[in-house]
Amino acid sequence: MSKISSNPVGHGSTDVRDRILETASKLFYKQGVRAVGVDLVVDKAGVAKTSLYRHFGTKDDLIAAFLEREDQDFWGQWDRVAAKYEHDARAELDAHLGWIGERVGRPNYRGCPQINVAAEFPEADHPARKVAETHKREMRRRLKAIAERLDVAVPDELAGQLSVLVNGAFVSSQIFEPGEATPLLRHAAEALISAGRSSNRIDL
Amino acid sequence: MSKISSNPVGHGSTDVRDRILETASKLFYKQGVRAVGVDLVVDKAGVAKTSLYRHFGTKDDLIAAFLEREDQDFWGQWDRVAAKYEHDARAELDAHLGWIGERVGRPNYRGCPQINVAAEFPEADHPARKVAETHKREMRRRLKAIAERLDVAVPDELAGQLSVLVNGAFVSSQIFEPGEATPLLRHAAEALISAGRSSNRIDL
DNA sequence: GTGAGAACAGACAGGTCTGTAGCACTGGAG
DNA sequence: CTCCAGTGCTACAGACCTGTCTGTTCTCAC
Repeated sequence: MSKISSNPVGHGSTDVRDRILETASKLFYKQGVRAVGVDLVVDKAGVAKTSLYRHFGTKDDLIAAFLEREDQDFWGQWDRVAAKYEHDARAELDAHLGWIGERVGRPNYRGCPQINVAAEFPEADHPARKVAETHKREMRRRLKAIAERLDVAVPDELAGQLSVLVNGAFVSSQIFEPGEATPLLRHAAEALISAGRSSNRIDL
Repeated sequence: MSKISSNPVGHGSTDVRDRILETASKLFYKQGVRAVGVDLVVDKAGVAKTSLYRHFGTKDDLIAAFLEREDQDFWGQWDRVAAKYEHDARAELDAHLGWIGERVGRPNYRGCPQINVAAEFPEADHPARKVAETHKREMRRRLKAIAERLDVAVPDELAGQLSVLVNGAFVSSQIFEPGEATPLLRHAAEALISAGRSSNRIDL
């Protein structure tokens, strides 16, 4: 279908869809997905409920779209940072832990959206859960790619440890002192990498 | 019916209260708190709704009681293990990572209840949130007590790192291979402790 | 036996939720 | 100018939710 023009507030512009998704994302993240009804979303977005259901057939689909959006934002930030350290995996990792630690320490930080939504929807076949699971596996995959450039004995284990560390940071914001997260994560990563290099990994 | 020898406690027996709390705990953990209505709880527990509201004034109170129960179970297990290693902090930590890793790998593991509920109820004044926050801080407090027996330069930082690790394990069960969690956690703890002992911690 | 407390059973009130339907408006394409 | 897809607005259906109320039964204590 056309929908190509998409130019400013024209006709079939995607303006309305974007506004719905952005509004829903903010509300979902801040208040929790189940706590936010579609009526609230359409009210805050200033659109008609009909429009919401035309662009997203179901609330569940809207939730999945929310997570996909967050996923894209997250990896967008990741890629932007990664691009600066193409030749230095160690520096790249530190940089990631830097912005992640900073993000975790923000005043209104409410945890990782993927994890939060997975906690709210245990049903394995929920569309949003698939996005969340893909997100977590992608995290480990990317960390493994970094670990493989770090000259450690078992890159996959280091990747697993770093994944746990990062996921842990996402859910531990409550226990951090201000500004504590990033150095804590960096020191931990340093320790894990050092241990992975020294070859005392012969035992089980 | 029988009500099996409702016996001694006879009248004000806590039998009903326990049954409600246990049933609710299972359902809440498995399906999520918001997804489970009180009607389902009373039905599965085989009690009258009046009884639920007599013992727990509110669903929110029932949720808080659920988390308190989980909290007690968790620290009960912790204490049982800790008692075996009173004189060996290193072995105690390994033992904790052992049962935590095992628990995380169970087939129906659905994450830490405290974290899940906190994700479902962002409102800071929700009674269940207070239980959850207390739980997380208690975790760091206990890990700090262990770290202080481990001859590391900055026990508080190690405690923070171990807390992140444990919380991370709770939310990362999806990315673990079967049986992977415990050794991964133990190797990580080993690395963190080693790094905390070597005195290259003079920098910031 | 009698009264009190606890539990059961079921209906109900009042609200919220998702999702749908009907009708009017608008602005660009032909 | 005339279509017409996209949008807004309102009302509604049907389900579900929390919490309350009434009425009945059971068991213990006295």
